[in-house]
Amino acid sequence: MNLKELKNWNIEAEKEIAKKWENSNIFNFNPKTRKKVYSIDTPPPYVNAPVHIGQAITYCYMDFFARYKRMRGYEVLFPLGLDRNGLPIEIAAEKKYNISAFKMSRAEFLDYCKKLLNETSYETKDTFSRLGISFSSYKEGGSLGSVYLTDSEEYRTLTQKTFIELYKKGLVYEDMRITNWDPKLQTTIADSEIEYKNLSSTFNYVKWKVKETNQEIIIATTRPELICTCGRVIFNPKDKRYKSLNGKTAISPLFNKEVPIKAHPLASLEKGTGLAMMCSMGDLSDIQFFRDEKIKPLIAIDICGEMNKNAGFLAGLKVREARKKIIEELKDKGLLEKQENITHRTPISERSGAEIEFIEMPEFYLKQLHFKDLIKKLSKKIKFYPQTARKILDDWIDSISIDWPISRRRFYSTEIPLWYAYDKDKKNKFIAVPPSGHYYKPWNEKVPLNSEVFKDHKKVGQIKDPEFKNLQWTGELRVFDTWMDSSISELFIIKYLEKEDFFKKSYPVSLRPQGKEIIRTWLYYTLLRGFLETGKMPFKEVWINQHILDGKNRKMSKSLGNVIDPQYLLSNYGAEAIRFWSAIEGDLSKQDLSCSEERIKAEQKTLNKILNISKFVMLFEKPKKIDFKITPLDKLFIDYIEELTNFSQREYEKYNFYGPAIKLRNFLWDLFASHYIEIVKNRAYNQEENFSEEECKSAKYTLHFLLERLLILLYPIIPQITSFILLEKGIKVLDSKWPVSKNVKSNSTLLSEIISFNSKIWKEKKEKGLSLKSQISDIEIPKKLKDFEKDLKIAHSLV
RNA sequence: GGUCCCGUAGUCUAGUGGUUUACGACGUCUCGUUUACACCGAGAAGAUCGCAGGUUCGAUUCCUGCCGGGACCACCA
Repeated sequence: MNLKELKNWNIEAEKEIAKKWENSNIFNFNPKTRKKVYSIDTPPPYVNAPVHIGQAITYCYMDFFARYKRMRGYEVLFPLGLDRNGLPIEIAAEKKYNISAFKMSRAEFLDYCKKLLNETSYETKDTFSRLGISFSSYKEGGSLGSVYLTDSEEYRTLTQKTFIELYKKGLVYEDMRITNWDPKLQTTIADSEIEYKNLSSTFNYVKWKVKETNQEIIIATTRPELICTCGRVIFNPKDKRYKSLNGKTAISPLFNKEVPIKAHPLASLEKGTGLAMMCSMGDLSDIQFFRDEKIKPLIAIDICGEMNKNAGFLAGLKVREARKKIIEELKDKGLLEKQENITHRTPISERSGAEIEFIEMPEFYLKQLHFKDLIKKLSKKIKFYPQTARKILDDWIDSISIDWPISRRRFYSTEIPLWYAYDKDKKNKFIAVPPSGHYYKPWNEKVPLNSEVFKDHKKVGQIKDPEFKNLQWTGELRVFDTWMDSSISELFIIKYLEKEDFFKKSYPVSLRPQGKEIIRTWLYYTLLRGFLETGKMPFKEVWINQHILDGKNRKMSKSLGNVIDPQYLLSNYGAEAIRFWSAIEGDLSKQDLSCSEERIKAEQKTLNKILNISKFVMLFEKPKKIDFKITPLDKLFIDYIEELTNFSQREYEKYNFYGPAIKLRNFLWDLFASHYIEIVKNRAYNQEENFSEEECKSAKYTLHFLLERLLILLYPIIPQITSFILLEKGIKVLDSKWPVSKNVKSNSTLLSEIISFNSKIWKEKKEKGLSLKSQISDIEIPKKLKDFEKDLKIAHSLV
């Protein structure tokens, strides 16, 4: 393939280049480098679904950054991670093989998950390769910059390693607490995994009694089945109606339990009757209330979502059935005054869609409350692009009110590496903590003999000690929240605890690029974990991207059927069109991008324009030496692109590729092609020898100079076409440095003067029905343009 | 409910720390082969710059309110 034969920039040409890059090692990371390291902690996409157009575009942006930084002289660490952990895989396996994790052995279920993962195609990698993403490598392996899998032994070992150390430092503890329980997946989930939906429900006005006065009070509730767990009846301190009730005792209907009545600002004057029953598991605010008021919660729902013995006559029923039953019962006994239909914001598990229940379970917690102020303070050192994204993080940190529950009762995730045993009379519980450095599966492995034994967070000996050796050790069954793995991605890619020298040199990582919707999870948790490991913040800069929307500005979703497949765009319009479009359409860190096929298609034209200009310029030989004077016209355009170089550099440094892309595009179409080339054509050909040899050389030199510079400035955005053309010109842009530009200011008045002069002539010729070549008389060249008189006269055949 | 962002031609966007014809792209229409390019060139139509009010000599730009869209957070017993 060469430039002359290429009529249009096309997909076949791209494929050839992309394939070459994928299989080469030109972007490999050199650990022995003397250059400064620039590292990108990329967000690993899930492998069980094809790459979404949003991911595809954000990776294009990361590639802009990586290629630019290479030109700026950095050794760039730009690894591809593939996420294979956690619930999405389990859910996909259950669906695909029509199985349930709870109806087979654990080993069997994990085999199904692995089977699914093995069958997962490598479409992900292929999409990235076709887009021309310059990952350090496309091969899996252990070296710096290789493709990594989040379920690999190495990765899981690091997760366990960090956990073991945190455990020994006393930063992890197990506690019996009310947690967010997903009854469908049968696991605890974190606050950040809850979403809210407005569901319709019924507000039931229930009759209670006051013990002291025997008067009747009405309390409205959406969860009558929880009356048995009510720990407090509250009313607003400003509510005059109930002032007399303060300190008295309410008697619950059907259960006849005594519940204190107190004023509390959480109660609203307008809602229901103004009296509220606080139950130990109604919703998150109830949990908060019980924590704050130090009331011992009473649990009435078990882990399967069934009522337990605390619920008296409701025991054994599912929550919904219990609700129905108690309403009937209340009606029968005349204890239900009325019912109202309302919509209720209901907490839903993000993963399964099940309604969250609040259940007391023993779970592991990682301490975070102690550190949140410090993390907030330290995070000020991180530069945010855009700056406004920092607020999302700050708001989230402010709202954290409990430690991070890190254990999950699921399967395809990193195992919690602990074993337990009791002494003979079952009085003492011992915990075995293995030495860090291996990947442990406690559910399937015997306790390692070199483990340390802890009791109440204190080390009491070793497994080999005679008192512990013969105890019955059982392995932990729970796994980690997958954010425990994800939150050390930056540590993993720079070989934390593995290549200490390199790690020290490379921490903090240069850039974390990610979506704004996972600021409170991935970003926050990474800051926490990085801080706990190193005492420092893990990133220098964070780049937050917005969303890719469909052409009608709607969020893409499967249910709307408006999802755009990057493979479809690739095979129809090609990578370079997509990349250029995504740069010129807007700044993804500042606004959502609306994905329009029409406009992507339109950028194919720009690519062809570049191709054709290059073909034209390369008709002329580039002067080897500058042994001629550059004409004023040529200087004018050279100054312009020098200024553009400065501008692009300044903006690229701020991760703004939009501003430069637009300006470079305009230069290409509206200055270079339409005006410079049109004027200078004659001088470059110089067939009639109207110009001196020196003037002709100046034109040829300038044509090449402008083209080369334009291509180099565009290279980070559209690397395939630019590197291809530059190579034909003998320039290896992949190894090239960013151009050092002269700090000049171009004369924009003069430039626009030229543009309007040209337009004037073209218009006049058209009006007179003349062809553009034909001569025209009585045109006066403006004084300002006197320097360019000869060029203009000959270009327009002025006589 | 709190905090914040946005509203410019059919579509997408720039912009103005105040005032002449409001930048550009896609699309539409007209005309045209011009020694790189018809995936081209020249040109045209298309916007009361969300609505209302205020400040001002003057507002798309500043202020207030409203309407519409979006994001995040909190909360609804």
